[in-house]
Amino acid sequence: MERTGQTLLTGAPRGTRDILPSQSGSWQWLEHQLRHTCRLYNYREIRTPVFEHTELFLRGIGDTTDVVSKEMYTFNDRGGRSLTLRPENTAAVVRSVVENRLLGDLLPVKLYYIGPMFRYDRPQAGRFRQFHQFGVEALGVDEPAIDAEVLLMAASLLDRLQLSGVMLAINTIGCGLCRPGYRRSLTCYLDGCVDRLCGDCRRRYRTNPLRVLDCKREECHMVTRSAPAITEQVCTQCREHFTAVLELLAASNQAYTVDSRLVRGLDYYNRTTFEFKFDRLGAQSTLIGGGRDDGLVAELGGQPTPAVGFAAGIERLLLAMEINHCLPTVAERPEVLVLPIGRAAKTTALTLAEELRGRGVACDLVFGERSLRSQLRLADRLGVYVAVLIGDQELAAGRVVLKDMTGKEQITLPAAECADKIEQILAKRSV
RNA sequence: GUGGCUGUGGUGAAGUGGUUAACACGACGGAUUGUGGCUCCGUUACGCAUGGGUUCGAUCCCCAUCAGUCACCCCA
Repeated sequence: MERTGQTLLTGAPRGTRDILPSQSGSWQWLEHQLRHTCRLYNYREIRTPVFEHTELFLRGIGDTTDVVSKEMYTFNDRGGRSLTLRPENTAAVVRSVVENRLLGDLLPVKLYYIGPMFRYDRPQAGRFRQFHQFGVEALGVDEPAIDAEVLLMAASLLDRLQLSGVMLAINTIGCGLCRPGYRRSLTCYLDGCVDRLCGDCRRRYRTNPLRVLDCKREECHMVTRSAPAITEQVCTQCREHFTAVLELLAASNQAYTVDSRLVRGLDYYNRTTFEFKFDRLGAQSTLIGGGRDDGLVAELGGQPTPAVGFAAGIERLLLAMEINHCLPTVAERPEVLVLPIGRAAKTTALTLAEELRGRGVACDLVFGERSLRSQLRLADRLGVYVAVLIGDQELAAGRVVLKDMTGKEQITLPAAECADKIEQILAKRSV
């Protein structure tokens, strides 16, 4: 219970991490790729609050799901409202769509989001308490083509990130009309072999028998191997929808595996469900997960509206790219460093740096009393192209020294011409 | 919520129940006074996660806590 002050002050909360300067470049790069893909597919960004009324998640995600029943950060604010840090963003997006009447004539409404989510889980490889998701939601269209487009978008995203070795597993879990029937027949089947199931499954085959299908334990796998497959038992409409989606994927040369065991843990899913998996990630191998959630809009008080979407884990994408050695290292560095030699040069150095920045040159200057040698070492470490040396001699003569850090040459010129010359040098570099 | 493994300086990482806790990298400073990337030299641990306990004495033994890690579970 008691934690030392030191731990409290110097340790980030469990399951959270700082994104340090050495890593933020990768994050920005990835975010750029995500946004660009959204642009290509005509998805527009929506930003919703990081906390919502707890009720939203209870209704939207389902109060019996693990996410809601044991993983939420819920608290009361000073006004007595029960609020919850969002564990995912689909419910909030739909809430906003309904609240702001975004569903007009122009359908589908295609939205994307990116930001932090919160789940009180035990931290593990690829799993954090604060993590980040990128996701899309297309609302208002029922036809299989939009399922396929969403799938293809996810695939092209992975492709853009050069993530090879990702497998797409797809399934249909039926709709509100046919799933209950399947559920019954599955329960019925499982009734006959409860004693062969693992402890967890014995418990949940009553509450949510579908979950037994994706249990990892061998004994359960054996039992469900000959269980009725949902793909065989969904209603005609669902079956046709599913085969249409598969045909569209095939027509686009998108590889996939139908996995009739694939089940999603959030209540709002129906019909098409899918996962993009990367097996070298460890236990948390799902990079992207999604599917249809046709009932959600109505559940949250809107007109019945079909919807499809997916969510991707940013940390997992980054982790996978690292494992795959395809994560670009983007280190931003200044182009120019100004070196004041001695106190007297400080003013001139600062003024010059400002002038360069005003011209759009990324520029830094050295602070503190450092020897010329150490200042040059600094310039070298920073990887700047040009160092500007300003010492007493230069000051007296109204000149500065420009040193090309990529070679050995240096020139002395009037301070007034310095900025022009630097622009020339940099322009030559970028050609 | 359950289980396994781990916890030494900015990082990687040796080490022993008993005076000054290796080494490497990094960082900082210097190698004749104003010049980098190589080289050389020097400096760099409120003392070995925190709190208890065992002991004449613990960083090394025991317990608890916290944290990290992996797996279960769950999911992105």
